[in-house]
Amino acid sequence: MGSAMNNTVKRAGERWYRASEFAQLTGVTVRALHHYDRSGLLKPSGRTASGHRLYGERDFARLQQVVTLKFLGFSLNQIKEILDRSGFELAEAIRFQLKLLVEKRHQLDLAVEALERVEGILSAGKEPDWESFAKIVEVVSMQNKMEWAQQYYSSEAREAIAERMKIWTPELQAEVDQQWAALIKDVETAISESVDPASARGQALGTRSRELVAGFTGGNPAIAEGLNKLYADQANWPSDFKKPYSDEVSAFFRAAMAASQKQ
Amino acid sequence: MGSAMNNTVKRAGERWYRASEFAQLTGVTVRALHHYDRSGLLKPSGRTASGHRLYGERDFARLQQVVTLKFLGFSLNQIKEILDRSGFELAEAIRFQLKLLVEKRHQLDLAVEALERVEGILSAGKEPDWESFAKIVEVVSMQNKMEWAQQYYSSEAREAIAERMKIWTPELQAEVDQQWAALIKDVETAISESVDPASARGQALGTRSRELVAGFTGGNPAIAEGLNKLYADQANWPSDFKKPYSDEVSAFFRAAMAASQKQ
DNA sequence: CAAACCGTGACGTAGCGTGAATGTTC
DNA sequence: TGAACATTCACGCTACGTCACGGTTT
Repeated sequence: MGSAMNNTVKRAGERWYRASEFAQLTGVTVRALHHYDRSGLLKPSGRTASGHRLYGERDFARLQQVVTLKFLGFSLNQIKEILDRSGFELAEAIRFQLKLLVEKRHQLDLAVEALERVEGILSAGKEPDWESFAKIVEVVSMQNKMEWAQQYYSSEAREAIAERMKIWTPELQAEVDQQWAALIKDVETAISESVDPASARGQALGTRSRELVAGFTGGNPAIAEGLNKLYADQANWPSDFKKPYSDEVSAFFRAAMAASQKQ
Repeated sequence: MGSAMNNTVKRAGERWYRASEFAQLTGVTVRALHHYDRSGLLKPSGRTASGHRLYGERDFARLQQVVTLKFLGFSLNQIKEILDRSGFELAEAIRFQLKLLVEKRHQLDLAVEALERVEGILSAGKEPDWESFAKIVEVVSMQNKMEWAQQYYSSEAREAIAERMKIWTPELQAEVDQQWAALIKDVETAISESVDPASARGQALGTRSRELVAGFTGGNPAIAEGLNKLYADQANWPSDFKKPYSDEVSAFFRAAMAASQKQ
């Protein structure tokens, strides 16, 4: 029953380990060994006549690799692929994994910072009302997005933004958000109705978007340039950064822009 | 079928949102809303005659809280408790959560550091052989344990340890590990045979442990003291720090020590 | 012979994703 | 009336933990 026995040639004098012994030796649980066996990640190189698992030196080496890769945050499936198929993709996998972990750590950083601030309030003996509670989280993540976006703006643009921020109230923000939402909805409707971006109606939508953008840039070309760079580099956005509209809407805007410049 | 309807008094003029609308508004998926509903975390405050969910302002506020707490890394169950039972335990939960996240981040730091080193090798155009691969992980985590343990030693002790480390080869380490393993096994056997720690056999075991410890401290009292502090503070050990022996074995050693001093 | 160890199921966990089959709203 | 949206099952996924039941080793 179960999987076929896969004994390999036993070298004379090789030391064999029983499951629990092997487990203790390597710091994993017996259950984990069972799991690795069934999933094909690590099958013991021997079995007794009655079916008990026997692990040898080669198994030891393999398990070391598994544990190492687990430590680096790879999933069991990935580990299997990495260990079974060889070499080349490993480099890529590592770089990818590194990016992933750095991102995760970043998320943790944000949460930790927020929690620390909340704890500060608590330590001051105050009750944590939900207002400030949520505000802290909002501030932390917003602040972070700002910091992150900085890299796309020239120092000149950064100064200008700081200047404009002074008149940027939450109410204003809310209103702008709504206007964007309304515009996007209109554009989606237009797309579903196959409206030509070059048509009058398409151009009107384009104009509205330009006005909204202008509301942020304040007509400052340095800010506009930074904003463009930021948009162009979507591939490198952090994962908690969601793009404001779909690719279709984006394409519509570009087409409208192109048509308007052609005239 | 399913859960009972839980309509509440509808204030005139209140705006109602359908599931997908509400989902988009708050950045969660419709499926998540279903999930929160079934689990009782957030039940829509209304339903249409035909059973479609209707979310109102109060639901909005609650979902904000849920999202906020999720961001801080709480589980849905925890969130439910926090939001349903009120205030007091919140402070404790926050502090606990903070510790947890800091620990997690620390683990990530280790993995990231190891990956960065590996990537360094790869970037240098070298093939990553498993030797160095595993070595890197080992070095990183070991180094980290050392750094962490530093806080328990006086500067004097630290210097002494650095000195002793020069003769601390991997082979020596392996041998000491084995001796500890053998000793612990013997002690466990003794415990199972109800051996009195004060007896000759108990004392012999105590002596063996003292000799092994002395092998690390080198007879330096400053090191011994730091080691004691470190052991005494098990409550604050990081999670990847596993105690070398069980509480029973530990108690046996203490009893043997006490008996030897009494004489 | 008893204690300790081994094996194979099989269910549980967290937080939804992803259909499937079917009714509702616009 | 058709498209979009809604509902309720119900299985899938990660990496094992945790019994349960029955054979094996010492």
